[in-house]
Amino acid sequence: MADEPGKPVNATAASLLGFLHHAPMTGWDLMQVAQQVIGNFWSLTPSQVYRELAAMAQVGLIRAGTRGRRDRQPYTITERGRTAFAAWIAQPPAKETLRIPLLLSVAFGGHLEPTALAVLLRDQRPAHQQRLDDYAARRTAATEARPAADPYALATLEFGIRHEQAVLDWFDALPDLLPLPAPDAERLNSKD
Amino acid sequence: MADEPGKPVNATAASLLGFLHHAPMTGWDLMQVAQQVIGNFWSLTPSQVYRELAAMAQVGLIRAGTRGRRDRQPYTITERGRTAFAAWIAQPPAKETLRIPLLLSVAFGGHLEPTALAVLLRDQRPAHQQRLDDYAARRTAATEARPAADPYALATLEFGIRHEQAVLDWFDALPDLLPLPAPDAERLNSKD
DNA sequence: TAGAACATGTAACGGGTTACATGATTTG
DNA sequence: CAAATCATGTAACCCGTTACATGTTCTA
Repeated sequence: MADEPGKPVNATAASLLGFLHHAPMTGWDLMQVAQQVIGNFWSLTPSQVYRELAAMAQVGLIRAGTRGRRDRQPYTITERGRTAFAAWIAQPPAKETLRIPLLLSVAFGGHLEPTALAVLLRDQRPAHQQRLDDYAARRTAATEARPAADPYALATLEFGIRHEQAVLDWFDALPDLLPLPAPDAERLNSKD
Repeated sequence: MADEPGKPVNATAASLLGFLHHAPMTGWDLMQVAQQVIGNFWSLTPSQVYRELAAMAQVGLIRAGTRGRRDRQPYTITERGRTAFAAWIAQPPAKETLRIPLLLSVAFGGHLEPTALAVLLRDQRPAHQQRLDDYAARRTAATEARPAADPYALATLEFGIRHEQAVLDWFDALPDLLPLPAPDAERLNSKD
């Protein structure tokens, strides 16, 4: 409760504070919003959300409200929470961390049968196509919205679109780069 | 030392095993190679490398050799190590995790002064340009190499190039997406 | 009214990050 | 020979993940 600075919040906690600027929300609400708004470049799990909320309430960055139906526990951001958020966003962004297991599989692809690698790639591609389609649909919805959608969210959506498009282009370029068997529907079919 | 399967290795440890297939290496060597070959999509620190090596030696996946100069400690992969690696790479790749603090800054850009956001973006872009240039140079070197470079490494390099190119394109599209001040060399100059 | 989906958490583990310590070798 | 860099590691912390437990509301 003192006026001391307190230790800086981590990016995940700061994001929750960011969302709580708009309105009090429960862990569940925050999970949904975060998934939608930053989920494409910032993974987080329900466990994390609940733990960060408990920790932040403990140090007074947020305040728990009265429980509603289904034990829904709403949290409100405090002045100290706003201060902590402001301190966080004023910092230059940390360096990014990418961890893409698919690329490890490709990097060590020499240890796989060419057919196994081809199957693996064939299986992974649709998820990226799906994501790109989702992003594109959301962009369309956002640009047509009245009143206009949040431009900052739109900018991150734009990133997702370009990223997934790059991934798909890369998938399609792979046959020219790797020693893969000629794509043969029979042989690549997992049911054969 | 028993013949039991043992628990599966994690992706970071498996990658080290992958590199050790070629030749015995020290922690330092592995750090350099990993940085070069998978560093662009799989971050890892020296601490991790040394810890994983110690753990893998403990369970017999690798064997420590005799120390050389500067206490360099080489490790050799064992048969059990090869088995563990094979089991790892046979699995379908896990889902990717991206954590891009820059995008959090953009997503919450409404909490920053437009000028502050513009400065931040201006400061972040060059690092990506630099990376793209590095990748492109390495691709050139690799395609001209005799004998031909590892196609699998080339494929992951190609991913890096396309990813960074997409990031740069996104940077350049941002002025049309966000309420930023008109780029004015005087005002954006950090020295003013 | 039974089962599915909703909603909130806790506990434990694994692993990534940071900070620190130490000695060896090279370079000015 | 002093400083910089190379090289190896340890320890502690933080945080992300996974597994599990529990009660609630909706829907077939």
